[in-house]
Amino acid sequence: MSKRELVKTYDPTGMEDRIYQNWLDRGYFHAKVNPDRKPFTIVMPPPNVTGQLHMGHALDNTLQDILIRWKRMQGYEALWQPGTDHAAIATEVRVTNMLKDKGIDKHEIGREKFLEYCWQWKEEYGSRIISQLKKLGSSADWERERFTMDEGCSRAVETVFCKLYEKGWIYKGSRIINWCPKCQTSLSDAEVEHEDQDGFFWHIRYPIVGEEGRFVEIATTRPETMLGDTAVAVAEDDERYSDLVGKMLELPLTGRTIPVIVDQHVDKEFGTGCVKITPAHDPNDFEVGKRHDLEEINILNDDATMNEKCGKYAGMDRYEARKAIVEDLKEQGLLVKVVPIKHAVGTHDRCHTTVEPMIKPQWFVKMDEMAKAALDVVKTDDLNFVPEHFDKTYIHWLENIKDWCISRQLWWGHRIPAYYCGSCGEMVVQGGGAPKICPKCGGSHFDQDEDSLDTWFSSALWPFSTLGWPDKTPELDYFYPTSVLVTGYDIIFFWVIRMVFSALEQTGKSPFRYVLIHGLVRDALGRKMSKSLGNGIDPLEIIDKYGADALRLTLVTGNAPGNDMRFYNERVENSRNFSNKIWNATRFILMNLDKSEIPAEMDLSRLMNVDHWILSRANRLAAEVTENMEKFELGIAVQKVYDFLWDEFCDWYIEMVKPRLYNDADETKTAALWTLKTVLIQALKLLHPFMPFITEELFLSLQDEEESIMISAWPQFCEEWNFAAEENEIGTIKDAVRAIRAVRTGMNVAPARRARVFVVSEDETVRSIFEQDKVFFSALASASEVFVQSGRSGIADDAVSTLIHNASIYIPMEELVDIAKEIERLEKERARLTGELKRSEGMLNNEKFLSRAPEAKVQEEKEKLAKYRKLMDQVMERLSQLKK
RNA sequence: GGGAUCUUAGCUCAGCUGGGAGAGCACCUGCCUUACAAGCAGGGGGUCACAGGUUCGAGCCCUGUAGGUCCCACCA
Repeated sequence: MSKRELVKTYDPTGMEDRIYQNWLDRGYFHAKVNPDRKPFTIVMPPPNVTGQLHMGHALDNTLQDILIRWKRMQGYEALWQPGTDHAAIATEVRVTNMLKDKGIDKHEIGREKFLEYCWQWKEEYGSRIISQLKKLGSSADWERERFTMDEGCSRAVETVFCKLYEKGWIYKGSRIINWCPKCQTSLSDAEVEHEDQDGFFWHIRYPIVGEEGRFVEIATTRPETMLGDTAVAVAEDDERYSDLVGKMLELPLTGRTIPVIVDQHVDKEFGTGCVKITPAHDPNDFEVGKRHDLEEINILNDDATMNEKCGKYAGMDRYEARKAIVEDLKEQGLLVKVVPIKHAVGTHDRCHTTVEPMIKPQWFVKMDEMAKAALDVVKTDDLNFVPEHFDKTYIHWLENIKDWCISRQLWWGHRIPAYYCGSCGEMVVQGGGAPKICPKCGGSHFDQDEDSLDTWFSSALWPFSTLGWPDKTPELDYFYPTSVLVTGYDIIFFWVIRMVFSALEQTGKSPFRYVLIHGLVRDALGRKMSKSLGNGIDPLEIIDKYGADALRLTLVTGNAPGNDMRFYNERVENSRNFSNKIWNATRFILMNLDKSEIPAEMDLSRLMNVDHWILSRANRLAAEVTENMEKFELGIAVQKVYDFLWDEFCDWYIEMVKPRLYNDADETKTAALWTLKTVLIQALKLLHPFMPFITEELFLSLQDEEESIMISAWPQFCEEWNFAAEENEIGTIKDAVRAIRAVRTGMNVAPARRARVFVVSEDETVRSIFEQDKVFFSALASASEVFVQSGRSGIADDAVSTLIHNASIYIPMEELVDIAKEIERLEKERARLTGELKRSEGMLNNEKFLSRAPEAKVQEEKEKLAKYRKLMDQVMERLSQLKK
């Protein structure tokens, strides 16, 4: 027997690391293919290698760890597959800046050297986020840690790329794409954010060729793009302009002429009804241009300065050029007016630079077929969002999806496996490196495509690439498809959707059955935590100060799936206080256990009614918590454990049982000790997924039979522990005690407001206790809930007696009773009971209710009705008594 | 423009098959009672945004209104 001594106040410092190391040493996190068990799998959303743990990670990983620990305790082979993401652009930007600080230019050192720096950076910082996740208590299988650019994942990427290419679902084409002039790369639609900005509508005249003094007026928010105009479009049925269609316009400042065309894109109600068409710099215009076979004139360099086609404006930044062009138009009298407007401007979600639509040769994934499959799967039971309504977001996005631009003009990432023959230019797409011989001309020199892949291309394969795909591994066979994906709603488009369609295409299965969506962690004022605002709260600081358990509890309590939450210290303090509470409860039990031996097995008939009560409560708690967990109601689940431990176990049971513990002669002492220990252990187990460290520490101090709580069995509801009658009995005694305490406080506080307690009891023993204290019995408003039905157990009576004694209730019978007041209250009670009776009778007379409600509910209602009737009788009796 | 979501105590939020309005913090009162003052006991405080509807019964379901938040969107 080596019961640990616990210090007086809970202090997580040092304890958590020690426990975590122990778990690691024992290999508890490692999951193996095990045909005797059912698998339960979660893939961790891979954090960026360069990342630092923030509250979003803390929440995301806490939720996953809760599910994993719970399922592991339930006997599943629970795999939490971890890893990191290379985060193409994020890392590339950081490494580039780091080099810049050293005075090194990325382009001067070249691709290979740059990548060396990237790998070095990855080696240096890649483990940081992992060790931070460990501080949180994450029980991921670190032996299986992966990286999106490791050998296996890279092979998966190449395989998928080639398969899709062969199917014709990946293609290279010159299309209009989003271009970030700062990062100098193309972007997918998902990476473009639309920000409302203040801007202007410039109304400009384009002279009609051959008709002196006649103009067409167009309006634009981006005047500089006029240099690339190749037409002006009007609506087909717009009579104002029907005579102009086919005529030529003089494009100011350029000396070019452009035609007036008709296109469906134009809304004649909007603006002037004339739209300048710039196929090379506007996605709509690009489409118009395709329909009318217009010339595409690119007027921009990659850094968004005007290019050589722009005459005097060449070399200017796009905004300088805008100013200059407006000035020149004004001088020429072609500027009609300038109207201020607010409009949505596309910006790069990373650097917030205004994105420029450009035509560039890029690689795309054809989306229509795969999107369709991904839509189908959510309509069946194969993919479920929690909360459910997020499937609408998912569906809406998929229904409007466009081809996915996957090429990036970056170096850090998976290079596109396309090779071009040095002699004839023939393109070969294949995995495993460059081809030896050109199939077309026999040439032997190949250059690989310079572009790399969107970082999400590799993360889209994460649920199966980490398990060994494209090989047929036992792990893949056993752990895939995964069980649950946990992620924030902000990442559904980027990641969830792409994982689903990739998995369906490559493996034929939905990558996970459930997607548990959580919200954002905001600051105390409800603002998004951000670097620029400086309002971020560092989870590691919270862990240092309050412990990882307190942080985890805070993140999961009082929050419904999918909802944002505010984070502030008072909430963490409360969590920490709860830790301290259970710490001390355990300490109390240990103090008492030290002095006596208790049997491992207990004959339940030797327990007192209070013991049965708390045992029964703990039993139902297990059932309820499990049910909530199964529905992913983690916040509700942990709230129930919290309430049980603090309120029922600590504030009631421990207090009720103290007289027995302090009396060595009491033969029921052992029963009390056994119950204390057993119930506490049960509650600790239910709490363990949420607060792994403290529960482990307390569990180990309470018993020597098991080596760790994290591999102990999850509690299940059992019939032997079910004591409904005792739950009822103690419940009513609690009510009685509470009422009596209220009287006491009422007397102390304001004697003038002296109250009385009326307890309805059919039981002589209980009645006598109350009567000794001159509390008399009747039915009355404030005490109508106090309905002591039984008091058969000696121990319950003892507890009541003790509590009442402590409550110091003295209400002398001689006290003059204010009959009038009492009658008034009785009348109120009668009214209330009348209402209750009506309600209850209404329900019981309702055929729908009788036929559809569960039997227990009906029974309960019948009991209620009987109770109300009885109370009503008593009220009426007392009333007539008083009125006499 | 389309869609989602929210409105419950002074504050932050739970309340998920319709039947008791709740928690934490804050506030008031009394307690350092030998597990815990990071605590104990008690208390005040809510027309569950508003208006209709369905129902024996609505915070919960339906319709509408108002206000907030978020997402999507090519209106030049």
